[in-house]
Amino acid sequence: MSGQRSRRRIPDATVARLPVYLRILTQQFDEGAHNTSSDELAELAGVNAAKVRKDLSYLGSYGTRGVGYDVEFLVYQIRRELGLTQDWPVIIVGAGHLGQALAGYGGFHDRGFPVGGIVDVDDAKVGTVVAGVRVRHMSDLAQIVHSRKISIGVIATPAAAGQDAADALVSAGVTSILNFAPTVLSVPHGISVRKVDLAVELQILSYHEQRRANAAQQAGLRAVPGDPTRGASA
Amino acid sequence: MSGQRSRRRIPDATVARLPVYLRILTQQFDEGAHNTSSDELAELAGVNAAKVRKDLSYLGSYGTRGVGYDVEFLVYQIRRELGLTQDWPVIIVGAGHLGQALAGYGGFHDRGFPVGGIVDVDDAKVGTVVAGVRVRHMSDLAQIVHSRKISIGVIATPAAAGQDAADALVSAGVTSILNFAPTVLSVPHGISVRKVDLAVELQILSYHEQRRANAAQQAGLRAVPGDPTRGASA
DNA sequence: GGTCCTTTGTGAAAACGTGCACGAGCGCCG
DNA sequence: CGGCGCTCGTGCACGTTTTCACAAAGGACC
Repeated sequence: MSGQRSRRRIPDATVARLPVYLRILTQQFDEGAHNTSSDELAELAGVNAAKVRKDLSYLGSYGTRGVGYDVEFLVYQIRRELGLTQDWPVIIVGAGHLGQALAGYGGFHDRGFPVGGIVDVDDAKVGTVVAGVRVRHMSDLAQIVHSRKISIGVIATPAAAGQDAADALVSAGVTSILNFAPTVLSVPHGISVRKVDLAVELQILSYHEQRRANAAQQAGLRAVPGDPTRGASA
Repeated sequence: MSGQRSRRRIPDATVARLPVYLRILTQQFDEGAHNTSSDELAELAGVNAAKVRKDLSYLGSYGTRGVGYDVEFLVYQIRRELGLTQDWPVIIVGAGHLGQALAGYGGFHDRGFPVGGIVDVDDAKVGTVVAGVRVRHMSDLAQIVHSRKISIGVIATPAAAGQDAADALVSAGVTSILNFAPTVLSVPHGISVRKVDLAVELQILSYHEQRRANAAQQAGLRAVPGDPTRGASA
């Protein structure tokens, strides 16, 4: 009963997949399923069954050979491991379009991440109410973080203000940051940062599109050497 | 001049970092810099200098030993490799909060991904204008994709409609999908999918927070065996 | 032109993540 | 109560990514 928690460190790749399994399991539970298997989970999560088993084995040996996994029990275990047995209020920095959209997004509250505060540097926005939360001035950040015991911050500022926001969050005591600003943040060791960057995602897709276009063009050229489609301008 | 393009395949991990380098280089260029080094780039990108050099070496040997890289030239090369020498219009499926926020987000158009269309199944939304684009019915999707030569789709629907949206996009001829719906999409081989999932990101942060809390608690217990802070309820 | 300083490009090793294959354990059925 | 079928848990081999370390090469200065 002692080292039950925090046994061996769970690989990052596994941690990133656990929320996906959790969502699928929750859905199966809602549909009345009592039991599931690594094969079924793998199918629904779009991954290899062996990977599912290895991932789940980091939580402990919670499956039953010949039978599978108990859905409800597994939901509980994953939630426990991910720290989802408690709410984690978040503070949003930046009350622009994105900040408002994020605050209004129900998924935050529903999944245990209530909006504990929104701040902005713009006096014109301070005092307005977004999704039931009053926007407060950036200078109140530390106070809000302390009084609400907030440890997760969301940066929804323009790129130029991203690092300042991060610095303010860190000095206020926030230890995890979700960054929507298109900037690389520099933070002290021990602070977790995840980024969500639209432009980067689209550019990665663009790379694949461009490869496809090249491949198609080359195949075409090979088949019809004189094909004049889409002059090779670039 | 023949196999200049599409030489060796660029590793996925590298492709994911190129947009970050590109942003930094563009900024350096705007600030008037003509030259940069792997060390400087590494510092700004928050990665190892050797990694920067290896990543850039996949594009070709564009650096000068003892000097560094020509900023403008490197910007051009990365843009070319990522297929950013042309615009890639995108179609947004789902005109709810998220779809509207995405359409309104200037970053799309500015970075070469103009919004080529927005569709929704809800007749109440069809006909409204979002960010200068008129929302059209989902049934027009294929026609829009063809007429505008769109190859990238963005899914901004509720989770339940995600797979339908993906199916519709694929059958309309879209080959790359950026998925904001919290669902695992199943698509044919050859279609690129990237996902952006708020809940997953927050849950990953939650995991780290929870680890920190546990570590702190254990350290406290070790130091002060009888410490009554935060009863061990969970 | 030679020497020294700087920074790239890249082999090779280490670390990490994935997938296969199979033994181990559990339930069921006769 | 023994055999059978099913599914988990995991050792191992493989592929990918990261990091190290250093030779190669350009520029500057005398």
